[in-house]
Amino acid sequence: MPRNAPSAAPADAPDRRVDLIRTAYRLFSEKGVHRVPLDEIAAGAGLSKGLVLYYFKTKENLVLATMRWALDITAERVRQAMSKASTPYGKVLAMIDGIWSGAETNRRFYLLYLDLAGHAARVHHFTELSATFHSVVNALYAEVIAQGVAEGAFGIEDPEEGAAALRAIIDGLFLQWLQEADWERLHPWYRDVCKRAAIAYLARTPGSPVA
Amino acid sequence: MPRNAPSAAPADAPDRRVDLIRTAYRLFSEKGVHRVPLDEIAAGAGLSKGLVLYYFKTKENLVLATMRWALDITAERVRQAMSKASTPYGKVLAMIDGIWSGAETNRRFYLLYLDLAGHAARVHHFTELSATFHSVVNALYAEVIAQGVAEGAFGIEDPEEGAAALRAIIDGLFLQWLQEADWERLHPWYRDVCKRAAIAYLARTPGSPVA
DNA sequence: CCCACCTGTTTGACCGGACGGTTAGACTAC
DNA sequence: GTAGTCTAACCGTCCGGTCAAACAGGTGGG
Repeated sequence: MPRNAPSAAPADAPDRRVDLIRTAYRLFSEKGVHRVPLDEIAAGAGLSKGLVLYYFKTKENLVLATMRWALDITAERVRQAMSKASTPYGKVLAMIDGIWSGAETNRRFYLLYLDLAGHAARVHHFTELSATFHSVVNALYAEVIAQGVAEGAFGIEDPEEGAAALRAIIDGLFLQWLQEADWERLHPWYRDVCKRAAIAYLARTPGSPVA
Repeated sequence: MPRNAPSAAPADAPDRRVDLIRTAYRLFSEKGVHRVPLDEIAAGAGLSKGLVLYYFKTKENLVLATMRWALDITAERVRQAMSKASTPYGKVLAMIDGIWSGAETNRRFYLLYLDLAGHAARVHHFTELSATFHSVVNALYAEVIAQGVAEGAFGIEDPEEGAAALRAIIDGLFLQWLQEADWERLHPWYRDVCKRAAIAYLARTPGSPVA
């Protein structure tokens, strides 16, 4: 059974799995999952197609693994960015800076994420992955919000709901940004809009006119 | 050239084009554009595959036409819903009610819209369609916001930016809702969250702490 | 020290099904 | 007869997946 972590693996042993996942990640986000044949991924990693099936039994498995990998490193990056700030507003702004880290990176991730969302609604295996990521991210957001509420900075009543709304602002802006023709140049503008909108939403004074 | 509106068309003449588009719309949203072969669309409409290519030269054309159709009727529906209200808050709430019109309808539309967004970022033909829809929708939002600002109800500074943020809240919540396993039951909850978040964002008192 | 031998890796050739698109011709209705 | 509509059969290609065989590198026995 070709599991990972071979007992006598030297540190410099190239891990084909990671090579393939990284190449797949790049190609999937460039062209969309269903428009990338296995041959192309293998060629991109300098390997033969047979090997892809050798490591990941099926294409679906490779897609799943690639998405999981992208989700993991992205969540970790955001977590890192947040940890550097301390005040509630500082944490939110740091988080948004961490999320809008760079045009290229963001585009890669969100295009793949769109594919995931589409799959999650239709194929059961992806639903699970999507749900996991969802709870990870929303927990992160809810934590920040809860802290801000506790310190009296935010006027949110339900942290769960606040997390959903905050995330909606971020995801929704990304969705618009992705479809811009000159996305590279507009990246900073969308990031700033995101910050202002997030603050505006969170900072409403308690008791404002909510239907 | 098989254009629409034949000169001597009786009112009861079945329009194959619309039949096909409607069937395609249903199937595309159920399974995703690239997982629906032309045979299936034709069969679903009770016609032969050849006819699909006869009317829409290529599959891409059919996809384009289907998306345009879905975009049109959706925008029109929202426009109708908005027109019934008069006050700024009333208009926003009516708009959101119009958008979150029903679980089934919303799911159909947004799943197809996800496909469009993915295509728009990669295939030029779809970019145009996406841009058109984008400006139509944002203009609608900006109008509502501008009116609310003029009447002193909203604390938004830039209506363009406000429209983008408002739309982000809506789209972002839909994106989350789509991935819920029990989306049917959660539809009302997301709609209410959407209303509260929209109002909270729009109603912030001018001069609140914006970075 | 060399040679079988095994286990995990890698490749290239190949298969079969799916699917977009083509075409020849039938069937209208005027 | 002619122009528009419609079908069924067909084609070529793409692509996920299979398979037999080659190729390491390590291990143990002689």
